[in-house]
Amino acid sequence: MKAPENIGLLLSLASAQGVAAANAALGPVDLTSRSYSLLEQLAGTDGVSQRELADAIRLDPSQIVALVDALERRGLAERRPNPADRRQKSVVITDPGRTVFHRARALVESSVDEVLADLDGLERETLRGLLQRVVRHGGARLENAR
Amino acid sequence: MKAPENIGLLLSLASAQGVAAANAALGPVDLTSRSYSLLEQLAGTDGVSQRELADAIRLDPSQIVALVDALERRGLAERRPNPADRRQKSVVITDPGRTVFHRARALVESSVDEVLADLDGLERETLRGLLQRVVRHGGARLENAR
DNA sequence: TATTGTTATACTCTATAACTATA
DNA sequence: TATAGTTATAGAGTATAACAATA
Repeated sequence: MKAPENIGLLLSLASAQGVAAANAALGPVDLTSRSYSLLEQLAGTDGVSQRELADAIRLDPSQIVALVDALERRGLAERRPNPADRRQKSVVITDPGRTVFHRARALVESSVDEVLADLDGLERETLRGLLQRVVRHGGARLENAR
Repeated sequence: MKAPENIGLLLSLASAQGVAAANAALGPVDLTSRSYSLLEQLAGTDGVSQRELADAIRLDPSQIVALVDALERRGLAERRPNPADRRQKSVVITDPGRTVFHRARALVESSVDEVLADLDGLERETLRGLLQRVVRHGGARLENAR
């Protein structure tokens, strides 16, 4: 099987492989690559607004609602009122949420290992760095467009 | 805007940016990143079965049907009987198809330029090479699973 | 007036199964 | 029995618009 030259196609194929592998790996903890990314964001802060979550994983705020709903229903996260700005809700990860996150992170890491099996550590860092620059550039363009 | 560390998320964000930019750029020729990839495959051969097209752009054969239908309706490609194996249809690009493809390719290339604006030529080649290895690995895994 | 979270809706993608005609 | 193309359908993901509460 010959890989395409078309870099746009390559990006979407690699992405699809990553998502599929992550979703398969996350089965045991009942998460998806989406809800995992959200939980990861929550694990890195204590209390974020849904708007900030939407910016962080580049999703429309309306799509965050259902994701937070699902985590909250399972007791993995909570919505708390934000006294400083009563329009906002501060989303926080719970202790059970943290436990699930640590297990999930191990699962995701081994799925990434699988997808990037042909790349060594240095190459993975190179890939990450290049992708970060692409994403940063795209994110900046979006901000300017507002 | 801070870019994530999570390499799976980075891949899907970069991919989404690429697809969105390509779709926007391809508006004038009424193609999508999908139908463009298909047309590109057709431009590179003279006569391919739909199964081969499905393998090339990693899509289910059932999804190829609608894409080829659309190209055929516009006179950009044709389905021809394959005398050697009458189950197969040989899909060929037409002359008008080739004209549209050349115009589309220029549009896609400038959209890629936009998305990868922060990477120089060498870095783009590095990115392409790394992604090809990821995709090749994933494709090989799928083949072994058959 | 603008922003946060929410609901609703329509549209595209994706995955799957089943059918036909050929091999 | 297996493969190529096709049809149908259900589910996931995406995009958009509108609304209430609050700033």
